[in-house]
Amino acid sequence: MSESLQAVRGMNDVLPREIAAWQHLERVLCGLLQDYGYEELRVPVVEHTELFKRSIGEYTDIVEKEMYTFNDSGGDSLTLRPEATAGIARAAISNGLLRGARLKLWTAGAMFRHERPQAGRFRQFHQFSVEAIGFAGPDVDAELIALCARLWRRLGVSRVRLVLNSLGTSAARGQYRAALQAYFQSHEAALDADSRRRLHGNPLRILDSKNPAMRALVEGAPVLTDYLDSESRAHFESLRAMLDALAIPYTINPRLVRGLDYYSRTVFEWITDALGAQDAVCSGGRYDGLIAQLGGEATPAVGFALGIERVVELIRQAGTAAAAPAPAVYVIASGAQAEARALQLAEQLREAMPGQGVQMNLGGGNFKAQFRRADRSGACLALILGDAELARGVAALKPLRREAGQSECALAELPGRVGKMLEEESWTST
RNA sequence: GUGGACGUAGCUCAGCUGGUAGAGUCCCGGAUUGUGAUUCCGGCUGUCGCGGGUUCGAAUCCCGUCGUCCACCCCA
Repeated sequence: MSESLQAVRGMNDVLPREIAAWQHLERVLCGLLQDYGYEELRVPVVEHTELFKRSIGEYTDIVEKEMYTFNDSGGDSLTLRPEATAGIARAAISNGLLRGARLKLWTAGAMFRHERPQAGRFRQFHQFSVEAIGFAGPDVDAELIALCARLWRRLGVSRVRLVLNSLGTSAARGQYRAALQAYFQSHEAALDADSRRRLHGNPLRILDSKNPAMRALVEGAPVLTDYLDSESRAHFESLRAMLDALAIPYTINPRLVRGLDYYSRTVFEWITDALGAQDAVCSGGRYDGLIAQLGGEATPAVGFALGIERVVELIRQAGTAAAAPAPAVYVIASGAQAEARALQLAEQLREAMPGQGVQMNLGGGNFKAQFRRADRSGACLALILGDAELARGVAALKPLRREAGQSECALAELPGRVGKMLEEESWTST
């Protein structure tokens, strides 16, 4: 296979046999978002590089080494979006949507990060991004989480659980960061190479270390919760009370931090044990300071992003996506005149019974081949039109899902007769 | 960016310590000259990922490279 014909690494085709789960997720989620009063907003895939540097944070992994950044022919530095929240915040500002408004928005589409691909991780991947802008209280946080919980139920996905934390305001987090840095600095000799690297860049990430040797040290570290400002603490407490009242189970992980700088207060992650090393399927939190930071009027906000590929895999494992529906009728025709007439008949049937697949045999073939295709299509009924039938002004109808002989029907009466037979067939098959 | 495993027909794979490729499946045709399953018969497809080296001879051994997968890192 020639190298030039391969897809770009980490950017995958979604084949027809995989699409059912995607469409299932998209349908369920669109319906759910409508139920909760969220409106779709479509934002560009490309933004000014500056937007991501200022929102996600200049010293995060995403911005430092994972962005697809290029100069366009006008000399502007542009970037393929690595996530959608920044673009939505920008859209709210640049379209003048704020002015104290309360926005409930969602968007979906491709995101790009230049990472090494592995299970559940791709360079082009797809997210649903849901954002509530202009709401300060914990009630939105709770409702967004309830929306997710309902989504798992509607999808029949059970292997997910909720993890929560509060990061406090950025001021409180700054104090905590300093305390953490001091603590790890005093134990610098015991740190592994990764942790030493993080010590000055992002000491909060040391808490995430999977190295068992680091565990004891991390256990003894200062806890973020102790540094929360009283307002954040109250916000978090009432969020917890609301989740309890909604009977949504969660665990608190005081070491849950997010990889994007704009988060404050509530952060949450829905994680799974079914996807290998990539356990986050849906995660988000508050970003109360982001919009002001980008030059908009100060507006609190909260949102989450859901990884479509990862949830699709959970759906696949759960086996809850319906297969593509089989056509109701497969039209078999042989002979030039019969084929031309059959095309007309197929159109008539589609007119008479919208939503019930009518598949015309295309590309000819002998009767044996055409019947084989009809069988494989899963069609309920075969409509057969050969020269012999055409000469007598009839078509033959044969049920394919049970042992039965075929009958004939005058061409003029076809739509009614086919409808009646399909009703009978669905009746006998259930 | 780091590490490990693996690249042979459209797909799943076999091919032992070197002698220039095979099975199943899929697809097509026939038995059934106008009827789907099964069965039987026949047919189709490969620069053995790519490049180089060792050798009389490489799918097989060595080196490089590209790709896939998994893990680290990070995240959806």
